[in-house]
Amino acid sequence: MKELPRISEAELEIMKVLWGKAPQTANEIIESLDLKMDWKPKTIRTLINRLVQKEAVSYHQGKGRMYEYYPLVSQDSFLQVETKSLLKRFYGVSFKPLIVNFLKEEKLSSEDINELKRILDEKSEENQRKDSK
Amino acid sequence: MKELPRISEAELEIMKVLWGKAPQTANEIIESLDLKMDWKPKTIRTLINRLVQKEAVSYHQGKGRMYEYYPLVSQDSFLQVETKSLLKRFYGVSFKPLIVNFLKEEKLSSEDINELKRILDEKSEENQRKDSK
DNA sequence: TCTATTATATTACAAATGTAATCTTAAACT
DNA sequence: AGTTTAAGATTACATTTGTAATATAATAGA
Repeated sequence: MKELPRISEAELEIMKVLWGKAPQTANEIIESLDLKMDWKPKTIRTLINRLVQKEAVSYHQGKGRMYEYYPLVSQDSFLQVETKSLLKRFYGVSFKPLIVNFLKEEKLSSEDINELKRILDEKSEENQRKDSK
Repeated sequence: MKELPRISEAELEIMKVLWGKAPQTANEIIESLDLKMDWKPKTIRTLINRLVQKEAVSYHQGKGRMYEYYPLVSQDSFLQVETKSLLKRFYGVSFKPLIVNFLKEEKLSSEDINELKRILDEKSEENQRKDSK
């Protein structure tokens, strides 16, 4: 397994754009971020290049001179890495308040809530199985 | 409200020590981290000083020449800030997989699970109230 | 009192990050 | 064909972070 590259805050914005749709040219990425990020186009190109160097993103020549970029790191694996890294950072800090905070902040649909409860039930069962052994 | 200072990964280790017990002298902090962190004492002192500059930590003179350091930022407010910042980073990324990841990673006691379910129930009710309006 | 310790303060330096500008080169227009 | 445009490559520069070492000053010991 290859280590996932470390993706900085600013670089993450590029990744999110590419996770939403890929491949995209630099100009398309720039346009996507235009309203949101108040970055100069050159800045965005720098970030894209850094992601290429880090092998989080790659590209191929599209039609004409322009490159089309696509993500090499999936959103899913990134989420997993970040989750673990956050847990590691907070190791030794009680975990529950963290989750509680999350749940409080976030707007969740009824379906989401049900799924989360289902997961908790599974955890619950796991606990019991272990207790009774 | 004062903005909370940004606390780096390494600095966080110092904070965790001080959240566990305060005040502590630099030497006590160094000793606490001795096994855990493979850092030179000078490194730890640098980190402490940076936290003082950032006003995340302060100190007063203890008995003798040594300072006693204590946190100015509570673990609670830090957790809240980090939670929000993570959510902001992931804004636009679906939220549920994040929580699901957390729940899967973590070992939770039965009491924890019950509390989380209670919170979910509350959210559920909130949703209903809104729907019926 | 002079000297050795040692806490604290100051300085160091490379890598990562945020934020671009300039340079080069190839394509498009005249 | 010569010139303008504009991708992409290279370079820039300040700040933050990781990881200390050196300098200073005050205390403790001889």
